[in-house]
Amino acid sequence: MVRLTDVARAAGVSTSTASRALSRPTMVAPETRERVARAASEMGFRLNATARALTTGRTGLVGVIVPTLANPFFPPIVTGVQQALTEAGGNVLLGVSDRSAERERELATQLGSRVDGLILVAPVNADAEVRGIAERLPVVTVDRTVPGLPGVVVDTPGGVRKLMAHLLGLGHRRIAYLGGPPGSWMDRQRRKAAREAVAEAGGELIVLDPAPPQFDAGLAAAEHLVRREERVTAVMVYSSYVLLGILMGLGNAGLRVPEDISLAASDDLTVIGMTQPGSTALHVPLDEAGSAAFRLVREAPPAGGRPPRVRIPTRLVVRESTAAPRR
Amino acid sequence: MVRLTDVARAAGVSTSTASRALSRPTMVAPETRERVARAASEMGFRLNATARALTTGRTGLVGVIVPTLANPFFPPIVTGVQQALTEAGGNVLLGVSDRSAERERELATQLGSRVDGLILVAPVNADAEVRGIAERLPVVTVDRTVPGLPGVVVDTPGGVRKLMAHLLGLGHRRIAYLGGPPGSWMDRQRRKAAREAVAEAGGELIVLDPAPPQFDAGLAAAEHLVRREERVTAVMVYSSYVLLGILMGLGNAGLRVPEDISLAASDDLTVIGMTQPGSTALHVPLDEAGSAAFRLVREAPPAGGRPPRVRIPTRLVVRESTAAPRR
DNA sequence: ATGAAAGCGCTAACAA
DNA sequence: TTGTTAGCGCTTTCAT
Repeated sequence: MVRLTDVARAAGVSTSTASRALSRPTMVAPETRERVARAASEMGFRLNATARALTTGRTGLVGVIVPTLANPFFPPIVTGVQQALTEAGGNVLLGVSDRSAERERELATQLGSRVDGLILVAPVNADAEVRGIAERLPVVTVDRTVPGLPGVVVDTPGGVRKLMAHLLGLGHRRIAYLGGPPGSWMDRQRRKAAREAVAEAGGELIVLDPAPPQFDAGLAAAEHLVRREERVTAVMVYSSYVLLGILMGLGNAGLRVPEDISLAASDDLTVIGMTQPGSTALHVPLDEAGSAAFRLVREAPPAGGRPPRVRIPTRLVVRESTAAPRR
Repeated sequence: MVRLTDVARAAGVSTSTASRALSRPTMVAPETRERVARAASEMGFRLNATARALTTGRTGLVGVIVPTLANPFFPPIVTGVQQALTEAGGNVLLGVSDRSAERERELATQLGSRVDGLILVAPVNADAEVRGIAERLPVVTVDRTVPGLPGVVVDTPGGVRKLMAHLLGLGHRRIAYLGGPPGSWMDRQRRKAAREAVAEAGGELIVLDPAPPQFDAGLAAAEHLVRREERVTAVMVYSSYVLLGILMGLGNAGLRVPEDISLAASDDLTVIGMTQPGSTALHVPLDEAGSAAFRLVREAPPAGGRPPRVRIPTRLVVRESTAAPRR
């Protein structure tokens, strides 16, 4: 292995000069800098990141702990962090907790000593534990807020409002809402938003039983919709997986979208833009959530005051699955 | 920050004894070990991974470079590496190359000095460049082989053969094959496997134009299938996205699966198991590919001989979308 | 079984 | 602008 010392000797300068030439070029005479650079490249030298980290106290790494990578919600967040981090020359140290609180804590302590900050995505630990982690190093949460800590959340309730406004604007008054995941806090937020929006416009929101975010739940929901006495003219679904199932289920039952019924989803995580007809949905910029989180960890730790919070807005993308109701 | 020295002092031993007590417990008297452990936990001490890495020369990190996380093929591989690594107490340092050869090289050198080994997933650089990277540290490729380097590949051609055998066994003789991605090496391998399998059984393989791995390509393919003069009785599709599109397209056209036509896919990356009917497909154990890759990087660098290669078999999962043809 | 001492490769005062 | 000198926090001979 080629060390900085070797390069320095080859260039006929001291180690510190070589160090400066490589890490703080402006502090060194152009001619010297050039000589060091040449020696370094000739010898195939690379600064040892570990040694650097030890002296500077900064590793250039950010830890990202996610519950899983199997849910398409999470990879884009990681990608977002990585993108923002790349511009700063850093890298992502990844942890997958598998939704285990213990594993999450383990990962946090393991990664803790090798990163400059930690991004906890949808952490499963209790507030107190998460705050405990944050005592050792800068921590930012994503898709969840923890009192006292900086956080990034995606504004899906706001998105639901936009979606409802769109449907109401088209003339729909009887709108079904298929929420989920069953029992989740987010589900309640979204349902509340939907109910308010529809009530304000004098419409009626039919709240269906919440469903798991799966294709077959959509198939079942479609059957239910078809069988209902009082037809709704539009359906809003919280998951694009479920929407896909509904789309197929309605097709099997001979109902046409959007002629017979309008359909919209509150995320675009699946192939939803390419369905036939293309599905109206909220675009959820998860990569932005990731890069926002990075910016927050990088910032100086909040000096006791209110921790910064970032709310990522969603964007309504209208496609062919929504239209005015038939009269 | 609490250092090992602080713990040692609190426990009334030397730094080296404290170090041993924590890292090589058997080298220390049980009573001493206990005292150090107690002091450490009382003071909330954690060994500093960076300092450790500097002295031992091993970081406990493995770099994983993927083209993207947006394609569902890649996250499971990362998860597989992480799982295997977890048992060894290590972590994953992630890089996303965005399919840029230059970025991939940058990442490789950046990560190179902070990891014990590098796993390159579907690298885009030329063989020579990849080998160059491997001169500095252990490198394993996944989903591609590079002469001279250890590698892990998924045996999809073998899977295609299994799938074809299944269809032929059901009695199908006119089978359509919808391949892709257009022009890819893998596509040729799979097509070859399909053709051979069908030919051996005296059947006829109708090769459709290769399609991109997208939902709407499936819709288009469904239309084409419906319009064909000579109906095929079964279709094999290389991508589960495309299969989803076909399923919906056939449904729209009033064709029933599997009564009118059997359908099978050569991967199970999407919600394919939950469709209605459930779709016969190959299970592709990408997490196993990831953990196999980890085992290969961890092994001693191959001493000049043939580099180890691991071929991950796929598994045929028969569901309701395939049945005997109507006669 | 324990301690003293010498680094790992680099950066950062402090001088010159 | 450059060099000298201490470390960063830990592990590891080498003694004892």
